[in-house]
Amino acid sequence: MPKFLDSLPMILSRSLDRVMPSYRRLFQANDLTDQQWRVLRALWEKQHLTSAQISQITLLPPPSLVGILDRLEKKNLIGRLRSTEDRRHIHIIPTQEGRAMMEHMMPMVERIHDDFMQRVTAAEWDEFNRILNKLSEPTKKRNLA
Amino acid sequence: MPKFLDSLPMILSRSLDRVMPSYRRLFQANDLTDQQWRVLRALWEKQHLTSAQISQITLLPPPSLVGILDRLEKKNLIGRLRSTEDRRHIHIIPTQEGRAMMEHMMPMVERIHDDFMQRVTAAEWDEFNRILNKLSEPTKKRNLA
DNA sequence: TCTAATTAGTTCATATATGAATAATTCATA
DNA sequence: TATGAATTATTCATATATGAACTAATTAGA
Repeated sequence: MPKFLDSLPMILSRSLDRVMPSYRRLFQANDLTDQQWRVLRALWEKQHLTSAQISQITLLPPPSLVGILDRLEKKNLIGRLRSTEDRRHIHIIPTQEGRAMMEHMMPMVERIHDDFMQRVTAAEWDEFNRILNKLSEPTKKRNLA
Repeated sequence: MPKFLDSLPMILSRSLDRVMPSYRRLFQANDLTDQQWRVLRALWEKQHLTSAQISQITLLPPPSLVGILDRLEKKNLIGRLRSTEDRRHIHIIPTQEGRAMMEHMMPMVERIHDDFMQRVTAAEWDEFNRILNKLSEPTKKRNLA
């Protein structure tokens, strides 16, 4: 009989609850929410992404993303630009101010990440990822009747 | 340079996103949210708990819990009972209907859990928990100046 | 015994999650 | 080429998360 606290969702949730505060302190010091930072972080790698791409990368659901982008835009950290080729797409682009914030924060974010990584060996990290993937990888969609 | 997608928060979030739908289908079939089920599940082990205890067990923040308990009460699945010894405490107790729902759902919830467990060996599961704990266990609170 | 500190539950303001639905646009194809 | 299907971003209603503040009740200590 599997104990509630040892179920996969609870284990993952508890770990997230323990990991996030380290990051959140930094985000709050820069007046950002977790999700707002995720969007900026996604734009660090590629300078222009559509909302759908950001949603996929950040795991933020599209309806949430609308408001998150609204607030980032209001803070003048990103801009929306409707595509001319396909007018359904909207490109999200960091502003000067947005890029400056990213450059300011990235070293500290990486520092936090490194601190967590130092808790385990490289082999342990690989093994952890391998097992977690086995546990959670999506199955082939079954043909439901 | 750690890739955003391979950071600890994103890995855990992605796994949660992949695991939850299996459970959520069952919850929705019974007109429950994830969080509402968590509360009932906590009451499965102990028949009466205070709000604070439920918050600790379920990881649900107290302000959220207020509304969640309100809705469970409105559905007649739980009852609130103010303690007579310490009138600050409020005991949460499942109703007949609440217990019936728990008994109805528990086997299916355990079935879903078992299905996930079957994806890895017992040794892998132990190793996974060991490493995840190393990664996320709280540190002794440092004496900040 | 009286007051300051604690505690449990709650409220408040704001931000995000979830699922359904919608408007504008583009695509597929008969 | 007209028309239905698919796509993108969005809106809507409801539920939850987050941090600050607040109330009532209890406890600690001078």
